Amino acid sequence: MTDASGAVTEALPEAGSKRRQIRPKAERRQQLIDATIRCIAQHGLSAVTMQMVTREAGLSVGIANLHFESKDNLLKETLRFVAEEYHGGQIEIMEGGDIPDLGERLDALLDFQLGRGVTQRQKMSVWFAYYGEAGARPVYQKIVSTVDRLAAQKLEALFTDIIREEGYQGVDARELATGYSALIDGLHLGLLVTPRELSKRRARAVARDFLRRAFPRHIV
Amino acid sequence: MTDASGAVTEALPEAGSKRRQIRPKAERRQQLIDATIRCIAQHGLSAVTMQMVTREAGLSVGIANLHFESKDNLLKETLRFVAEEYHGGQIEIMEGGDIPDLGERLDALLDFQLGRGVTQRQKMSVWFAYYGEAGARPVYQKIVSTVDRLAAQKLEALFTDIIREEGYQGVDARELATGYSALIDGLHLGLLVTPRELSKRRARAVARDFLRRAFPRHIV
DNA sequence: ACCCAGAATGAATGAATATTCATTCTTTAT
DNA sequence: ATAAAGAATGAATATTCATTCATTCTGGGT
Repeated sequence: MTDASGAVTEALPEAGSKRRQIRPKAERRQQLIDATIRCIAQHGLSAVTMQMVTREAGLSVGIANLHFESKDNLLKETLRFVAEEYHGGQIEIMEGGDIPDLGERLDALLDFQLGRGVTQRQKMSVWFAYYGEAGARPVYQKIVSTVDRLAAQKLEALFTDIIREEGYQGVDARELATGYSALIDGLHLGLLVTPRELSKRRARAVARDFLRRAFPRHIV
Repeated sequence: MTDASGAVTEALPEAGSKRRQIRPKAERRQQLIDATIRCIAQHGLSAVTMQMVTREAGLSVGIANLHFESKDNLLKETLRFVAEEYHGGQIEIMEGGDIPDLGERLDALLDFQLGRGVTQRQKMSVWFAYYGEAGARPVYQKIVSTVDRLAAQKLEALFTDIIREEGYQGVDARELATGYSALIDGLHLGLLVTPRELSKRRARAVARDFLRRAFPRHIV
C-alpha cells in the first residue's frame, strides 16, 4: 500500500507492465509479505504456494527464495509481521501517553481490537490460520507467545490502574485481563467463522458489556 | 477408542501383525477419522498426507480413498465428527433432563467445556486447524456454523431460564450467551497456543468468574 | 471343503510444487 | 559512456503426494 516514493509505474500487478523493476530489499520483502497475507486469507494457509504468492505480488517465482530463503521462512516472517502489527497497536494504546483518561483508553483499546483495521477478514484469517498450526509448530507458538506475553502484561497493568483509581472490590486484574483477552479472541473467531451470526456491532457490544460489568464507573 | 466388539486382535498398529483384517465399513471409517485427528494434532492440518494417516491407522494407502472418496472428503468428515462430538456433548448437558438445578447445570457445562475430554490437545488442535481454514473454505464454515447455531440457541435458552428464575436485572440472555461462547473459544485458544501462560485450572476460574458476575446467586 | 463377493493392498502414475541457478536486465559509480 | 554489482527472471529439476486399479486375500455361505 505504501507507495511512498513517486515514479512507481508498475504498481498494479494487473497492467501488462513487463518492465523489470529493481527496488530495495526491504520493500520487496514487505511486498511479498503483503501478498502472502492476501493469499492466506483467500485460499487458506494449507493451499498457499510460492507461485501463488509471487504471482499475487506481480513478481517472478524465484524472488521469494531470494529474499526469504525458503517458503517456511516466508510464512514465519509473515506471522511475525501480523503478530507485531496487532500487538504493537494494542500496546501503544495501553501505554497511552495520548489518552490520560483510563476509561477512554479502554474504549480506544476496544475500538482498535474490534475496529476496522484488525477485524479485516484478511488479518483475522491469517491470525487463525497460524493458530491452527501452532499446536504442531513450536516456532509459531514462540512468535505468538512472545508478543502475547507483553500485551498481557500491559493489559494487566492498565486494569490494575483502573481498579486502584476507583477502588473496585473483589476484582482481580490478572484474571480479568485473561478473560478479556480470551473474549476478544473468541469474538474474532466468531466474526471469521460465523459472520452471519455475529456482526461487528454486536461483537463490540458484547465486549463493552464485559468491561462495563467489571468497571461500571469507567464504561458508559 | 470404541473397541466395541471383542475378537479384535490387530488393535495396536505397532505390532508386526501382517495379517490382513476385514472389518465393517463403519469401523474402518471411524478408525481413519481417529487417525486423521491424531495426525492433524501432531503435524498440523497443512502437513497431513494420506500416507501419514493410513500409516497411523495401520492400514494401506489405498484404503482411505476406498472408504472416503478423496482426501478432501476425509478431512471434511473428520471435522464433522469433531464438531458434532463437541456440540453434541454441550447440547446434551444444556437440555439436561439429568440435572434439574440450573446452577448445577451451568457447572456441568463449564466442566465439559474446559474439562478433560474437550481440552485434550488433540481435539483442540483439530478444532482450530479447521477454524484457520474456514475463512477460505465455505464447506468448513457451513459444518461449523450449523452445529454452532443449535448450541447457541440452547445456551441462550438456558440463560433465559436462569435469568427468569432469579429475576436478574439488566442482563440480556442473547448477548451474554454470545460472550460466554466467545470466552470459552478464546480460552481454548489460549490453552492451545500458550499453555505456559494459561493453565486449565486458571481457564476454569476465569470462565467461572464470568458466570458469577452475571449470575451471582447461581454460581458459588 | 470350496467359492466368491467384496475388503484390502501397494506399486505405479501423473500432477503439483519448492527450490535452484544460468542468464538477463537496471542502476549506480566512475 | 562504460563497467561492475547485484536484483530479478523463469525454465529446469527433483521431490512429494493424491489417486488409481490390478491383484491378493478373507470369511461367510453353501
